Amino acid sequence: MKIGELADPAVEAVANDDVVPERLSLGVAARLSRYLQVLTQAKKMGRETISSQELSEYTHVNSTQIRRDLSGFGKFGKRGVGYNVDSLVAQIRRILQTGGQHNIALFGAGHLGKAIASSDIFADHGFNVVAIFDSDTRKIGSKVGGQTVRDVADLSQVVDDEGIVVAVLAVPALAAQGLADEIVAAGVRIVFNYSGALLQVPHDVAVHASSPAVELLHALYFYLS
Amino acid sequence: MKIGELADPAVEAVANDDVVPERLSLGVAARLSRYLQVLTQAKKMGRETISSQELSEYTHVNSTQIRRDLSGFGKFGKRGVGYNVDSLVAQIRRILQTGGQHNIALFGAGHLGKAIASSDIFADHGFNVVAIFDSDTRKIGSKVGGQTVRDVADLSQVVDDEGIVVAVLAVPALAAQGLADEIVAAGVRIVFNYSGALLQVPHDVAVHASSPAVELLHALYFYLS
DNA sequence: TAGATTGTTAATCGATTAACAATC
DNA sequence: TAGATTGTTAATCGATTAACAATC
Repeated sequence: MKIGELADPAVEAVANDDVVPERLSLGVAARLSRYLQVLTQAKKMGRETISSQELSEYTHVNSTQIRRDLSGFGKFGKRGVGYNVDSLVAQIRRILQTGGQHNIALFGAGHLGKAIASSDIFADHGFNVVAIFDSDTRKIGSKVGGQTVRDVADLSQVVDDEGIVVAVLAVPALAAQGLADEIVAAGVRIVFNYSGALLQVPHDVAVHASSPAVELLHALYFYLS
Repeated sequence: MKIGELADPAVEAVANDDVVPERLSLGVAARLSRYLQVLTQAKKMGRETISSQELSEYTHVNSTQIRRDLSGFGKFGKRGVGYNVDSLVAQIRRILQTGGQHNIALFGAGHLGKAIASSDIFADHGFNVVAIFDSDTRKIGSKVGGQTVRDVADLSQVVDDEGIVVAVLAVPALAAQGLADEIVAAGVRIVFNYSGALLQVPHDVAVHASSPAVELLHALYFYLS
């Protein structure tokens, strides 16, 4: 899937009146997500307002760019004060149309799976882990983060019953492709891949691979040079 | 720290002769890191060559842009064939000047800490976990991923002895700021923050916050709309 | 009021893309 | 050879930035 094709330059001309354009450009959506990340952290720390300058320091996005991005959707800030954290979180969620709840299934009940199931990193953003799968028969039936570990054989049934839209893969690289095939066959179209494997999927399935080490390399480049 | 200030547009004019410019622009460095991520996965899957078109599908970066980025540093590809995976990994590491080994310290021996310590996600890119700390006295002295869990009181000493350049925070949000202060006092200047807390650090310290849920929101936006 | 910060403009710079010759 | 894919150019579009009036 070429995500770039979804961007529509015409939306840039949208009027300044709280209306959400049909589709955001790729860059705007990425930056809004980044603001949302920092705002969520700030909210957790009890912050009530935040300035574009502070947001800039945490996101490494230019403060003018931030004000420009936000002012395209409405006048959210207060001159001399900054932006209300709660209200800006709500506005960005509205713009990104991701204010709702989404059910996700977790694959792999190892250390990483347990860490994800027991943390609130996904729950904070409306993602509910409603099922955990593992291929190890010794783990099936045990409890992880309030959920009973299920057999992958039940995958199709669970996807339908629970309305699962996202699969999170926290399994070894060698098991990932086979599992991805089953996940796709069961009808899930968004895969979050922590396995380190390069997955082959149909064009209508979106795979997001997270790579903390590469992000670290990138950070290191600017620190060392 | 305003990372953007480090970018130097002048490097764009660098000659096509295998020389690494003094500093890459922010965008080029980010994209090269992304290529490296996919190439590392491809290598793990046994792939020998990869085309700019395939790299484009996996990175969502336009294939012309990829060829353009790479050809700025040398002629790495073979027409009609593509790029050799091993050789391109080596070239990008050379360009990013991150081919060496770096010692990192892990904070928090919970599920996430154990997942990081026992995986090869950091080791694959030359990051060696040489120390694990926890504040829970019951965990201190136990073994996690081949390392003995240490007392945070020993932090300064260990940073000096082991030459630690990066701290990875896998601790609860409430413990993060206090720990970050100690880490900075001990002389570490790069912090990878998984805690969900918004950290206040001096300007010469780089904090990288990972937020899988926000990345997922971003992916979802383009899928749903 | 005085200081701070937003919202907005205008200018510049870099990213993106299509197209195609070169060549493996 | 024929097909595929790189390396490179030229044109366009969006991102970035400085600057500042508006205003809380």
